[in-house]
Amino acid sequence: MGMGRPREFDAETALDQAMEVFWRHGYEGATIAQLTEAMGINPPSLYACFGNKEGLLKAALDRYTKLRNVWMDEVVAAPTARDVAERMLMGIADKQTDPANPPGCLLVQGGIACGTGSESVPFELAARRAENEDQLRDRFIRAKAEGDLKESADPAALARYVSAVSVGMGVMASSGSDREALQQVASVAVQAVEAQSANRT
Amino acid sequence: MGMGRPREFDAETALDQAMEVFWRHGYEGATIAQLTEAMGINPPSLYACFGNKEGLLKAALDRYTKLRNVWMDEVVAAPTARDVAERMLMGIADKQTDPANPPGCLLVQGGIACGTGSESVPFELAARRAENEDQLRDRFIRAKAEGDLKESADPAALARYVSAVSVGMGVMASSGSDREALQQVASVAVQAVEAQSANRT
DNA sequence: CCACATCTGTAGTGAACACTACATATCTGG
DNA sequence: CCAGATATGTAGTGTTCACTACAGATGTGG
Repeated sequence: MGMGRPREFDAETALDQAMEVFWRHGYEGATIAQLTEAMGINPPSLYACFGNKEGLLKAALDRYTKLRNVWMDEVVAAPTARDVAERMLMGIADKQTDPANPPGCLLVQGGIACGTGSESVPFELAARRAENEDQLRDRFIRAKAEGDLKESADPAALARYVSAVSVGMGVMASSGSDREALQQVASVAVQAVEAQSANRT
Repeated sequence: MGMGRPREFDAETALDQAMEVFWRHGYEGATIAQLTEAMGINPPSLYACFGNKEGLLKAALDRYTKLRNVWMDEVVAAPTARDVAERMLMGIADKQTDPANPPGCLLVQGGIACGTGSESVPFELAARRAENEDQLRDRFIRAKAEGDLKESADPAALARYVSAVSVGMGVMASSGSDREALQQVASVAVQAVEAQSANRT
């Protein structure tokens, strides 16, 4: 038995295009027509490959978080908790204003509030954001064990805080804030982590 | 000439209901059917009173920001920049997890990303958020003039920072974070403002 | 009580949406 | 070269959307 006609488009390249559309317009704001046009395919190809619109979003999110995790590994490799926060927030200021991408963060732009039938999308995005927060928390737990953070420091609270600032910066970026403005926010935000750091002698 | 049949519903009460629907589902996620049902009126009454869906949103935003401004006046009345930040962020932790309202903030939930035909909505929300940021900035300028903030402090950057944390907290609240989690974020965030404060003797 | 103005409820309107039926094209295994 | 399997492009499907035409109801001024 034959294996059928081969696919004429590259799934990952198409996903990159779809990701950009979701990033710019959100899940509900993105239409199948926009997605198929950006991906250079017709609707039946999209549905055969990704199931439905939500399946396409999840595939795009998988790709987004995969790339992002590579970067997060570099972030948590910084020597101290303070440097982790700085590397993360300054990096976000750069990435979220990179003209090569839509402004902001797909995990925020994708959909904070959704209508009937898409209630699961905000949860999906929140779950992906939580993964990053967990990674930060683990890193801050280590920092505390290493004596890098004060005994009174709460690693989970610090991770939540850095995560919250990241999200806030994403919203600012999407509504027009430039790189310098985001860097100012990052710069101030880092000082809260510094305040939780043990004094170096 | 007669004055016509009088309106049978109260516009402000109806606006409160509409505000809640936009708050919970976002601008695009909210349907006219949901709005009219919540408001207890029929579509023609809605359109006669508010013009169209976007006009209804703007009226709801006017009402929301009006109530919010009363509270912001109390916030900036705090004696120091640090106390302003604490009062604001702790207050937000409370308000955004108040079961009397949908979680989060209407100025965020309303719509970060919108599709074709609603591109102006995210700008509208951003403009309203910017008003609060301006108010904070003015308050921090005063704090600096009073010697409450360090000479090296940047009031605009601090205002942007507090605003960014507020937005981040709003997204967290809408995705299920409880009051305690938000209070932890607020508590950490305040320390960055503290770090910019002059030492009290 | 009548002319006029405004509101209300019913019942739609056309447009845009996510999704798909179907015929055709292109591959593999035998 | 043929049979089975999968992809593709065209052209739709039914549903839901924001919005409205229209007729009847309810008010005011003369």
